[in-house]
Amino acid sequence: MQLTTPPKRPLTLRDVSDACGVSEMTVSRVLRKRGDVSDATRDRVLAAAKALGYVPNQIAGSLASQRVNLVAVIIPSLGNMVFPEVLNGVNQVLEDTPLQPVVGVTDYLPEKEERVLYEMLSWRPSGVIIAGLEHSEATRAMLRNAGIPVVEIMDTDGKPVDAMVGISHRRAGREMAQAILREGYERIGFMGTKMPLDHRARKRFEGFTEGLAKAGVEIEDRAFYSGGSALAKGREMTREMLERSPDLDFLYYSNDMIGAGGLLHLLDEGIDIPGQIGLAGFNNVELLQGLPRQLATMDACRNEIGQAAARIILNQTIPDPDPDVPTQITLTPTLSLGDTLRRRRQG
Amino acid sequence: MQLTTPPKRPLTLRDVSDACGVSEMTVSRVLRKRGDVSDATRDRVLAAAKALGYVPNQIAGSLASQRVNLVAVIIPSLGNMVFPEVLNGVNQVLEDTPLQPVVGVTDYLPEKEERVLYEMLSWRPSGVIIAGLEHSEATRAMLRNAGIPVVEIMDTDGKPVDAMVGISHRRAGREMAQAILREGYERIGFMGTKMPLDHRARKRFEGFTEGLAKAGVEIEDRAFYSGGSALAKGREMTREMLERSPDLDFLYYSNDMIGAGGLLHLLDEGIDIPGQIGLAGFNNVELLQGLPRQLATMDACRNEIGQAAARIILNQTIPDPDPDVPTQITLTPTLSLGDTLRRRRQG
DNA sequence: GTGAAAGCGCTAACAA
DNA sequence: TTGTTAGCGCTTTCAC
Repeated sequence: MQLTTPPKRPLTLRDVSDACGVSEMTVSRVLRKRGDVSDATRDRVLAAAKALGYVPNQIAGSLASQRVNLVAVIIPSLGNMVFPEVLNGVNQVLEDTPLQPVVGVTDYLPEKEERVLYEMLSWRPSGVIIAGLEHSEATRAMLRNAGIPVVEIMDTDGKPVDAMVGISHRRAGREMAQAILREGYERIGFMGTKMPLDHRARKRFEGFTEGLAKAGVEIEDRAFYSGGSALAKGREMTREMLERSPDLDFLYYSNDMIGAGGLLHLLDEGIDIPGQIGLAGFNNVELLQGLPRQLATMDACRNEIGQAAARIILNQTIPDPDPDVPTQITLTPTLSLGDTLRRRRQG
Repeated sequence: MQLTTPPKRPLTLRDVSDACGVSEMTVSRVLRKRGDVSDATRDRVLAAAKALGYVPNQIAGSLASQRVNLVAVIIPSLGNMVFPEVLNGVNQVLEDTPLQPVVGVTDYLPEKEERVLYEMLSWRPSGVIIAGLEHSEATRAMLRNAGIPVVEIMDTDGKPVDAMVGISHRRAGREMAQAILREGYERIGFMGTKMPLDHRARKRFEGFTEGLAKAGVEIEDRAFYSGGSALAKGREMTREMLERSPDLDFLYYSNDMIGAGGLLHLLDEGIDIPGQIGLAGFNNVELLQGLPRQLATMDACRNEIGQAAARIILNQTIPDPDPDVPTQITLTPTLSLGDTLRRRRQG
């Protein structure tokens, strides 16, 4: 039931004040649950605000209080599965706090990252969570000068502007290499995204080749793609690679989706997995549970990263920050062997 | 190279004004590219702003100008694939405009929708794009009284508060029913999410049963799930359903992911698709291209919906809106038969 | 427990 | 082309 006709001009504190005969100041106090207000006045104010359908103006509030309860979260993409999970972690922690995440997407483009950060900073957020350690000089300067907590996430192979939460992708690649060699595979192919700008994928690849090199092994074939359905690409690239290099006994994919494509192709061909060819991906995407075989993979601690980052920001916005909350966190990804990296030893 | 030490207090227009000896007003004009400013002054201002690393304060700007270039986009989930694609559509259209989308997530909970909308409205955005036509009375009241353009998206089976862009899910369900019957299938099972709150899935289901009913056909078995990996759930539910009802000759899934799970299960069992059993899903998710068979499905025009919604908002924020931009748009989803709904006629 | 005054950093409107 | 003045709607601070 409408008590009044819909207002053309947004309502102000003043309107509520008029409606209930209480000063603006007191109305403000009631609405923010601050300071002491008698129950009677509080009830009158609340009733009036509700009846009018008053929605406070945060713009004015933030300007006056010099506080903005927004946390800028800047990520490369929403299509990647990885990032929505990070956001969930952030949300879980900020859920019952005054802080609110605001998401910006960069499409893996440094210039866009710069623009997005600039726009978000112009709202004077209480903190920034940003993916990756690699940024343009301008971006880094903005982060340094913002005067607010900054958490760089996902990756810990590098030097952060301020705080940092993630995993070492280099090490993840290296450990995967070791796991593969341990099982006796030695003719190894790699498939991944074209990654001039996906630094995490690049570091994994570098760690991987490094890990192989230590055992005197080199990648025998490699292929990169961009765009298109990852599953379809995985199929296609795998077919092509095996035509080119039929002797490969292991395929390492830079993510689970193309890995799954490869898996489906090999199953179609009736190839023995993991006997004849072993497979591994990266990310441990839940989405893929239910495939005919469980792909070997490594999880990237996505949710945990989001949570930890949010906690760091949160800690810095409260009256006296707990000095025990660490600001440089390296998480350890777990390797799942699944059904594609457990070779029955040959001999 | 830093020209100054990092400021502890954020810089103001005043600082730039002082630094270049030009009035605040003129600095403001330069930074907003408004009004006539001589090239000489502009260059001086720009140089000073850049050297200082000045980032304008939108909070103050918006309060003064009574304009906020934000568009609230309220969706149920980011994990659903569907919504990131809608967001992409929105982004594409707003990319080169002053408007900026801000995303809020409701987790399919009406109370959370209410909270999220309230918080977003408190930033006085220029428009709202919100998923669905079903909202709490309070939510609807806020939308009505906000005094800004509101576009309800995804669904057109109902009455919008203001503008609306989507498809008719009821009709989509009905058309799928017809397509299935046309191929001669008649013993039909349904699997979907528990959908007390997913109104689109519910409407599809209703349209579907309605479409069957017209031909005197009834669903023979049904099952609902919630949570977990959709692919795995699809496998499991399909197995269970076929144990229970071995005579089914068609399975309709409320989304492609569980449909894909079902598909994989049937292939494992060596069941002839689409001869013995036909399959269909919904959404036409690109992700799944590359499966052994292409699942019959219907696309939900996700990107287009985002684009159209953004255009409606955009049109209302410009000086004189084009009256020819329609505000109630019903898109037509296309049916893809794929490889799982093309039965060789039996007889 | 309540109210009055001042001002947050910017821009609209007007004056020069 | 440039500058001045007066707020935007709220909160801070201080007085009562």
